[in-house]
Amino acid sequence: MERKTLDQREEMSDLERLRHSCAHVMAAAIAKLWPDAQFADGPAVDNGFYYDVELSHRITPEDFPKIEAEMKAITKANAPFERVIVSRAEALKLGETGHLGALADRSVPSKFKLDLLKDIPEGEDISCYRSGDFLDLCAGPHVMRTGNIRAFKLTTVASAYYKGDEKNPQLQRIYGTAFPNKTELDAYFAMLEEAKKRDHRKIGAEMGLYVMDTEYTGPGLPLWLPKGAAICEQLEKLAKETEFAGGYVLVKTPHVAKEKMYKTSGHLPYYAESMFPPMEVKEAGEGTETADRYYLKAMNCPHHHRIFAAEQRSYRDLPLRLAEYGCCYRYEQSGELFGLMRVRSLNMNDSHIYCTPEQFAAEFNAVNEMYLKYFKIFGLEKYQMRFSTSAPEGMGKKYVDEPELWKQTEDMVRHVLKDSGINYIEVPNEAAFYGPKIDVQVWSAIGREFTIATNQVDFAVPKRFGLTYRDKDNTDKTPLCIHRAPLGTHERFIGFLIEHYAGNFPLWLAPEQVRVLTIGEDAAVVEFARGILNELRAAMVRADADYGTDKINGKIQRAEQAKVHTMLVVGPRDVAAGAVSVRVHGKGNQGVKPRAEVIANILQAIRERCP
RNA sequence: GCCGGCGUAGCUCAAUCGGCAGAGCAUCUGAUUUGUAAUCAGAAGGUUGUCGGUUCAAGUCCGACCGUCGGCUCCA
Repeated sequence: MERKTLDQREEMSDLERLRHSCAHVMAAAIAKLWPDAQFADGPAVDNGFYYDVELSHRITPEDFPKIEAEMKAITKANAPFERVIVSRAEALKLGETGHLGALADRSVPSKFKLDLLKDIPEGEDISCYRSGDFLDLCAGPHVMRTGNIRAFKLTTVASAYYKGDEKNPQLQRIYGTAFPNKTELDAYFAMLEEAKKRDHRKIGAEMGLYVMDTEYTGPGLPLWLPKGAAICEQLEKLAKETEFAGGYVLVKTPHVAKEKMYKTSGHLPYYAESMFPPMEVKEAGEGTETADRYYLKAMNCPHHHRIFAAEQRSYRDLPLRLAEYGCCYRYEQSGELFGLMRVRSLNMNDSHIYCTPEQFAAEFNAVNEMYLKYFKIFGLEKYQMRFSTSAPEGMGKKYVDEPELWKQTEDMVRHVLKDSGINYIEVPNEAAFYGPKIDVQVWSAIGREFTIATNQVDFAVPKRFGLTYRDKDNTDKTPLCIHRAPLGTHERFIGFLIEHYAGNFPLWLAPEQVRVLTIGEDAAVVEFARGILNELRAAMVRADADYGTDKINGKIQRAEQAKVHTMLVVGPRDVAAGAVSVRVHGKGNQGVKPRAEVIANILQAIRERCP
């Protein structure tokens, strides 16, 4: 974990202060129940706090009431949080006697606290906080007294590696949350319950959008059902229209490639563990036998690079924008799979733009504008643009060893961002190995953060593939490449949209756009309904009809539950009038209108992609 | 991949201390001619995730595996 600077600590909000203080109270309660507890870090986080602890006893949610009761007693005692500045020698002694993160001296040292002590730079104050008998190494700040903590609750227990490193021991991480008062605490849990109802895994199953056939297809390999596939199709159509207008050209590439492809790109061996294992293919020949390894493609870029290389390129051909809805396969670790958000087969809204340095700013900016255009269509407002740059310590290891090029391209991107007035944060040491990137971060219903779109600069891989264009001065030059996926992947983007809309898709995206519901079984009514259905389908509207013998209430109930966007109710009265009664999902009865007008309105709303 | 929780009909969930595996919805069959959120009746549906163990007896206890959920690590 990054050490917070003094300034950042000063900025800690009242709520963070409260939560971090509550973490101390929880630690004190655990120390009382299990004196051998060894505490590591216990910060405030987005929705509460946690404390990492090593403990022989395996804490389960059944222990929570017991811990919470101890916490209650501590807050009731209302002891002050006292800040104690100690010398390094004193701190070491407290650690050696096991008194850091503990109620008293112990026979074993506070090993994690001693380790954390090493991270405090010489010359910086070493502060401890005492609340009642509990003493902890801590930078603070805290609330005044334990009694200031009035509303708290433990939520889950999980495991976490010490300092987030796989090689370190796993600790028990106990999560809790705290709020200024009980009303806000209750409201938070009510909100969580609501969020769970938006979970794309739940809605995806209810609406019949996709299934994970883990037994036959495999984990992380979704089967898109007709209704989910319909959404994929609409996204793809949107992307193709937008890209066509933006001067992109479509290409198509196979799902497998020889080992040489990924050796050249640099993905092998570094990316190998994220790829499906290779297939050995033997070709028997006349007295010879050749063997090749083929890999399922984990990304489209190498294929596109080879398309660039397939023809002679002049500066007059640039920028060249190759686009493809390419299906890639990544062998994500089993514990990382998460519904549609993290899968092993992914359809990327991919493109690679090859350009000269002079063209770069305009191209990069056009990509950003494309993002914003999409976000407007989807009414996406809560996102964070994240500009990831390199760091000197990673040069030649995590990043290709071209410090000058890094600086140049990072400056180029920074300028584009500043000039376009886009709001963003800059994060050092998070770039791709081939260049800086901009990711768009969003949050799932249950609060998990995801990259939904990405825009990356690549000044390294085209060189590895020997890509060149003939410039004005009659010399061969290597193009810059922009990798971009504004709609990310179908899987993640649709997972996100399900939660964003809570399954209530706008008309243009709704899996079932229209359902015609008949009243009675009168032949004239059914014929009238069928006429409307046929007209809608001829116009590519995803429409269906319910001619069954149920009462209209039953038909409406089922259509509403299926989240059908528009219901057209027709009965004998409507046949006579040449009209239909319109009902919109979640909005109720919209009244009777002439048939032609209703159909025209539907087609217009779809064409304009009304929100 | 690691730590922990969970796995009963298509779905949501019952089944007391280890003692005959059940309900609602959905499905199927029949009846019902219906105007804005559920018409009635009947039928069918299971090697309790898989494999092994303990026991007179296992959905229930133990172990391994598979899957999934919450995190960690990682990432579009």
